[in-house]
Amino acid sequence: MPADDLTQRRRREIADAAALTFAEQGYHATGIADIAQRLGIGHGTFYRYFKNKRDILEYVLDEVTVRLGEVLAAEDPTSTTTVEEYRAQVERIGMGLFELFGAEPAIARLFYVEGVGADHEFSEKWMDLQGAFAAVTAAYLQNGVDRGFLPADLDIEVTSRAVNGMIFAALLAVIRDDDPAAEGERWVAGITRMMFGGIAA
Amino acid sequence: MPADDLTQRRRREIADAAALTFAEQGYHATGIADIAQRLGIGHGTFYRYFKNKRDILEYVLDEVTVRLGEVLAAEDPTSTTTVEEYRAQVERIGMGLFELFGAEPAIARLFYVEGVGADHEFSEKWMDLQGAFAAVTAAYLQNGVDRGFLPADLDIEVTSRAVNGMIFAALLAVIRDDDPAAEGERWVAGITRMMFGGIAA
Amino acid sequence: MPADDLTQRRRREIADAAALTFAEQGYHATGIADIAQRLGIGHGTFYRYFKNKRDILEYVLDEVTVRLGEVLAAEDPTSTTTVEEYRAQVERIGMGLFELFGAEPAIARLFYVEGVGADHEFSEKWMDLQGAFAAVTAAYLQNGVDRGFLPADLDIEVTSRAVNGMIFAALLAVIRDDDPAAEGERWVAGITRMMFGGIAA
Amino acid sequence: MPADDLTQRRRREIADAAALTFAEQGYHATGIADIAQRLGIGHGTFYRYFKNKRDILEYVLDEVTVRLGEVLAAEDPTSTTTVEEYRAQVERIGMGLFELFGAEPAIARLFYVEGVGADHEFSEKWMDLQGAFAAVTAAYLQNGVDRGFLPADLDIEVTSRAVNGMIFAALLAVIRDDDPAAEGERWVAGITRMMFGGIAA
DNA sequence: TATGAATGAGTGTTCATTCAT
DNA sequence: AATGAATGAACACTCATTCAT
Repeated sequence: MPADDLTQRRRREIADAAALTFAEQGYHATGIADIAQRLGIGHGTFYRYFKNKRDILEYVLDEVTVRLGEVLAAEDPTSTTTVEEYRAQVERIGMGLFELFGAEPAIARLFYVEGVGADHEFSEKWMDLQGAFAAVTAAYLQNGVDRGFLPADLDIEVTSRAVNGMIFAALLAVIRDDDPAAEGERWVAGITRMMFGGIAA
Repeated sequence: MPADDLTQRRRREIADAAALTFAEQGYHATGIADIAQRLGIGHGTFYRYFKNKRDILEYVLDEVTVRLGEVLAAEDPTSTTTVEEYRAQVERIGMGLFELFGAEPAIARLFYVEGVGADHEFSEKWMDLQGAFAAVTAAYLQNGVDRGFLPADLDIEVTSRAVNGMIFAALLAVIRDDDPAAEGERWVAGITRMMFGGIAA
Repeated sequence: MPADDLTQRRRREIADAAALTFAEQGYHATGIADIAQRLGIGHGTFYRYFKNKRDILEYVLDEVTVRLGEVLAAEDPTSTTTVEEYRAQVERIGMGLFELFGAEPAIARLFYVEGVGADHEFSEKWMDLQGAFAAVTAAYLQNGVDRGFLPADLDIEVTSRAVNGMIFAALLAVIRDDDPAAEGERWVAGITRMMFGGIAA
Repeated sequence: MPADDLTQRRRREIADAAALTFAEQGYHATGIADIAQRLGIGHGTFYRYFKNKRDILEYVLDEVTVRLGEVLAAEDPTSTTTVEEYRAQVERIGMGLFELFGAEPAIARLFYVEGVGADHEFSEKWMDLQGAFAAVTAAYLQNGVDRGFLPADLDIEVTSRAVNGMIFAALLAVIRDDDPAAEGERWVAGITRMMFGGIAA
């Protein structure tokens, strides 16, 4: 399907431009014309690839969701049998996330800041999405409990969301930093330390 | 100043109604008329108390900032000398925050969701604010390091932001829960467990 | 009628302040609140003395009309019997006008500039008023024709309006000049020269 | 430039409709919707051609200014050497002006009445413009003085403004008359008679 | 009588979306 | 398929006017 391919490429181009512009100016402050101008196309053309303005935000955020999913799916939640293995796994996942968003800070900013309150319906969806990510994290924790290398009384739901909350904070910091790579490493170290021993030890 | 008092009360009334409506419908989807209608006042009256639509958002968010500050300032960062004391302090602060936002989930939702991307300029301010809160948290950690009950090599900047990230996740969960009080307690337990021992032990 | 007197004084005060503000900022750009503030009164008070915003414009302009009428009525159109007498009369009238408006340039500005297009209905009235003034001027010219010291074939209607047009131009110049008195004299000289001999002789 | 041409034509159409409506109802009483309705276009279309409401007033008045300038520039101020030639020239200029405005009385009305006080900033501009026109008239008088066919002691500044004042009065009368052409001729006769001999001779 | 808080009609302007070319 | 001219719904904001105190 070459036609479909072309369409997909065009969608991607437009989505990228839109994401960049949304991240720079904010969702509501961005006009369709701004996006079109950035690409050097007529703004009517936009509507040949996306149903409306909201549609593109949804597309971009779905894309991010997929990519996030890919990073998380690169690891198998049930593959670890010891704390050490899990810790190493957490570090890999963390580095993966920071690489993903470090490479495209605009996407991260859009996903975690500019897009959040763009639209009330979307806010709801976004919060649901946080739940979905928590579920993935929860799967890792559940594996630890099942395998016995994490305590049986661990509050998995709360803990998984707490871990994601730390990651959220990390991303916010990483994308604003001049050296995202180094900052990412600091955060991986800080978060794993917290997770596997707390701050006191 | 009775006139000033009346003005302040009116501002508070309008701000409350605005916060509620923003939280329910989103900032951009809310019209000044919606806020006025909720109060049963003419929409022109709004402008006697606030300069414009953005002004009220800023007012509400500044108010939240102040209240958050009050919760944090209720404790003295340098008053603890042992891990146990600090842990108790963290629990008190946590409960305070969940009480604050549990009582007014709309405010929390506005502050952490609907308001975030309302306006690009505000997004920036919001991110700066997260830094300010992190600085407060950092003061507690610094005290621990200085007193010797937290390790000297603790990455205070990263850890303080990570803690705040957990709190953020907690608030998101608490305000969506049917029983905010119970949920809050779960979170305090979960977060302190993570902080003071990690998930593994 | 002391009450009436007080009311009249108050109306005058408000009208003066309004005229000043209209002249400074323009009719539409001036709010009732601006006028009230200038007087240090509540803006609700305004409505105790004038029906509405338009009413005050009308009042001010009627007042000017009356005063203009007084200047013109100070002379008797039928009293002159020779060109020399008429010329002297014209000079007196001219000086009177320049004194009137030179003393209150704001009134002149309001009457001839800011107020002109304030309101379509008023534009019409204003143009009619020009006709009324022309009629007064015409009476002088008619006297000259009747007495024989002005030519019988003089186009009185056109000429009277033309004379008024010169006066209009004069006022515009006089009120913008640093030394209205001197400027006024120049204009009286210029206009009478034009009238009684043309520019060529 | 066909695109540009189309744009220019559209601007002209809209400007014409606007001028007509301004002249009929007054500047402030005219809404953008009124102008659009007159043209049978959507009122959003207006903003594709003009930045805002004030912009179109400025455009129309600048256009009038240019056209007035063309009428005045059709003659060469230095080309006349005798009073007779100058008088003929004045008659030609006068007829040109009356033709210009007689053909489009709405424009004249807008320029000399409805637009004058539309906006305080514009009032200022308008008064400056009167000065500019006076300067043109002054050039003709100066030529007469230089050539010796006008007296050396003529107050050129005052006289030029006085002449323009007569023209102003003339236009006001001509555009309100049922037969503008005939009325124009009367005025040319009346004004030239005044200028070249005064009313008495 | 004076006030100023409250009001809401009115309007300029924006911009997502459509559709004829 | 691409365009951009046209559109009008939607909304923030102003301010003349009213009226309870």
